[in-house]
Formats: sequence, C-alpha cells, structure tokens
Amino acid sequence: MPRIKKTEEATKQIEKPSSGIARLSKQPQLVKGMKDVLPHDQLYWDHIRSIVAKIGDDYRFARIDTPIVEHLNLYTAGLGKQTDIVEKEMYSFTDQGGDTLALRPEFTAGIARAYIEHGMVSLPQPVKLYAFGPLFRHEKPQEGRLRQHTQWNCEVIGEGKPVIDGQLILLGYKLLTSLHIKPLVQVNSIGCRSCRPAYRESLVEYYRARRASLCEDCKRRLNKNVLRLLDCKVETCQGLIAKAPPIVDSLCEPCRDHFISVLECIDELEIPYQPNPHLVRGLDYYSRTVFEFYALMNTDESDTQPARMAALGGGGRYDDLIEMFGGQSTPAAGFGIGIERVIMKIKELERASGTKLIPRRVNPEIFVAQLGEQPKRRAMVLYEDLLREGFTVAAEFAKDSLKAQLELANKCNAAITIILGQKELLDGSIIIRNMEGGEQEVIDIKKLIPTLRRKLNGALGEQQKGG
RNA sequence: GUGAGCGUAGUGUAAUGGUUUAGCACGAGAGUUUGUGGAACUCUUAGAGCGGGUUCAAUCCCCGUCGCUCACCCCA
Repeated sequence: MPRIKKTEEATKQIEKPSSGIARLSKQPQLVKGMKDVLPHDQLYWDHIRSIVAKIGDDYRFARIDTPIVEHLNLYTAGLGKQTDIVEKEMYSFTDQGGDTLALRPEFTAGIARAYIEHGMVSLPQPVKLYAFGPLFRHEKPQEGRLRQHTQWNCEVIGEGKPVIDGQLILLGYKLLTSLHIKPLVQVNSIGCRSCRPAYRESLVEYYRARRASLCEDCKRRLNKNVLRLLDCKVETCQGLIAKAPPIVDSLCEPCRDHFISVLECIDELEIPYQPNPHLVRGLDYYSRTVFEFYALMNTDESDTQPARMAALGGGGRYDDLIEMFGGQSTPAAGFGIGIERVIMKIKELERASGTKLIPRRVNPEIFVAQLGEQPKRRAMVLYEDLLREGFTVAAEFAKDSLKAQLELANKCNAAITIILGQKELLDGSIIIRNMEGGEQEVIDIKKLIPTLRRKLNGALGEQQKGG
C-alpha cells in the first residue's frame, strides 16, 4: 500500500494561506459508520461496564484484552472464507512491514489464539474469559448497525458439557435483565462434524430437486453454504423451508442429548426461550448449540414475539476451533452482546415508560462560589480541602459574577453553595447557602468542615424520614 | 453491496422560485440587580451538508456527491 502517498494526499487538503493559520478545506467529519459517545451518554456505558465487571466477578470470568489488530489469516482460517464477515466486511490492510493485518471483526478467534499462545491448556479447565471492546465490520451503516461497534464477549474454553452452554446463556440473560430488558433466547443445534455433513447433504439434495423455485440468493448459497438457506426471508423460499428436513431429526445421538440438556438447563433457570430450527449462525466455527438474544416488545406483557429489531447478541459452541488453530482438541463456547444495540433498547424503554432506568450522575454536595481575585485563589485551595475531606464538590473558577455561579450551582443540583468574597476573606468567615430553601448563614471558616458535614447529614436524615 | 426516502443555527422545527434581514422555541453567553440561583424581561450567539446546472433570480427545481434513515442482505 502506498501509505506515504496517502498521507501526502491528505495533507493537500490543508490550505496554506500566506498569512494566518492553515485551514482544512473541508470541515473534519466522522468516518462513515463510526459514532462518538458523547458525555451525556457515558452514564449508560459506565453502568454497563460496571455490570459486566460484576458478572465477571460473580461467575469467575477473568477479563482478557486482546489487540484490535490481528493477522488477517486468523479470521480467514477461523471464521471461514465463505462467510460474509470475511468475504466482504473485513477491514484489512498491509502495514509498512508488509504484514497482512485486519481490524478484528469479532472476539472469539483472537481469544482462541491467546488461549493457545499463552498455554492456557495448562490452567485448570475450563478457562472462563470475558472481553469488552470495539469490533469492526465494513457493512452499510444503519441505525443499530455501525462499522465500529462494541461487544461484551464471554468465552468458556476447555469444557464441552451442556451446562456450560446453559451458564453462558444465563450470563447474557443476566446482563439484559439487570438493564431492565426482557430477553428472549432463540436456540438451535447445528450438529457436529460427524452428523452435520450428512444433514447438509440431505438438505442439498432436498433443495437441488426444487432449485427452480429458489430465489437468486439461495441459488448462490446452495453451493456455498446450504445451512443459510434455512433463514432466507423470501416468501417463496419460506414455503420450502417449512418442508425442509429439520436439523434436529438428523442430529447424532450425542448432539441430540447435548441439545436436550441445554434446553433442560435453561428451562430450569427459567430463562424464556424458543427453539428455532432455522437459526443458523454466520460463522463456520460453530458446532452444536447456537443461540441469539432478542428483546421482547415490552408494550404487551403477553407478547412472546421478539421485537422486530435485530438481535442484541448471540453465540454458540465452537468445539473444533482451537484444534483448527493448531491447538489440542479443545471444546469451547461463547457469546457476544452488542452494547450499542443494548443502549438503544434501554433508551427505547426509557422513552416508553417515561422513567430513567440507569442511575444518573450524583449531584455535588457543595458548590464553591467566589468573588474577587484573592478569594478566587483561596477558593481553589478550599476546593482541594473539601475533596480531601471526601465531599463531592463543584465550582467554576472562570466565572466572576456570583449570579452566574449560583446559576451553575442550581443547574448541577448542589445541596449547598459556600460563598467566599473579599469581606469573608478579611474576617475569616464564609457564607453557607442552602440551595433548596435559599436561607444562608455566615460562619467562622474554621468551622466549615464540621458544619457542612452536620448540614449534609441533616438533609440526608430528613430525606430518609420523608421517604 | 442493491433499491428507496430525507438533509434549514448546538437541538427541535416554520414558511418560501423574488414579498425575508430565512421565522419560532429550547440551549448557550451577557445584562436588568457592578455580592446571591430556580421566575420574568432585554440583548447577543448561531443555520440552508458540499459541488455543479436550469433561471433575470435557487434554501426551494434538476444532476452529482457526502451523510443519515428505511428495506433487502447480514448480523451486534
């Protein structure tokens, strides 16, 4: 890649006038499909990150951070060359050293790589890991479909029992319910290496005979990825899907038992689920259990149909991936949940119910206001003292007028404003103003800390009495 | 990737081929009160995504482009 040239190209856009500053000819613009997370949205992110960390602690999943950049062939080998992600959605490039790299389009391959590379086989099995971070796919953007999105991902490597699948589903369920989203899980089994080929063949046979009535996409898919035919949305194909041989019937005995155990497990945990015989995931590495998380439409309690919005998350078992990467044969399973979509859903619920579902930022207890140059400097020191004493504090030292400062104190909902002016500085006093009632008193500045503490406790006590 | 719709200050919107200095509300800043917030009032702030065409005249019509949205595709 002619990287240097590109840099020159970009530099050309900077107009350099004979005098004054160099200006970009066009205003800088967000890259298509990317999104800024602005300050007013951070509370959602903070909250979700804290829940994710809590779930990690509660279930003994350890956090892992793998790099955003990996070798391209990790994904072409791991996810399958024919998959959409690899075929047309990957951000890949050649770096200055000539390495062919890609921005990660998903987490599992990188985590599997790390498992092998760091000899995690020799850790007590299974190894339970979670990751949280950005993924990149070059799709056509739409609402809830970005080119950079964030996922929370959980993986259990080194154990093939169905309880693991059940526990993973529980974890995803747990995140969603603790955010007040009512999830519905769709589950299926796509068999294993020993039973899937036979099923695939019977499916090909079934569809070959009916090739003429298939849509164009399905004709193409017939040779590449037959399983995908099962989730075609074209009406004429729907009829064929309904009569197609269902995969459950051709599962081998172990796969069948595994699937039943998973269903029994999530049933016992009272996780709402629907078996979906047409659920097929887009990546080649899946085996046996596959599942997706949807949100129920909350408008109607009795409604069990998933909202029309796309899935919030999904995952499954990938018993062959580690071996494909050259490790020992190691069963594994995992899932990912899309954070942007989850936040969209929370906001939708907040709008519908008119209530706030996510804890807001705490209001400052004390606003520090000042008047005059000397008091301003003194107030900055005072601010440090208050922080050290453990108060939550706010101030804007760049403002000079008391009015402006009180407006700010009001806007940020401070309980108390303390005011330090020339007069107070001279006689060693300070004004304490209760923002709710507006009453204020002048006290000896030496008594400030205990007085504030008493007042804030009093306010708290009253609140408790009242509530 | 294919098809369609949309694009007016920071946000939400109004009207319009010339009548307009592009209106209103919220927001932000300053003030009325040169040391006191939540109300009111005054002032200020800031806009047609970009490029081209048609026209005497374009924010408005046409084309292109960029972006967003929707459907398909796929998924988070």
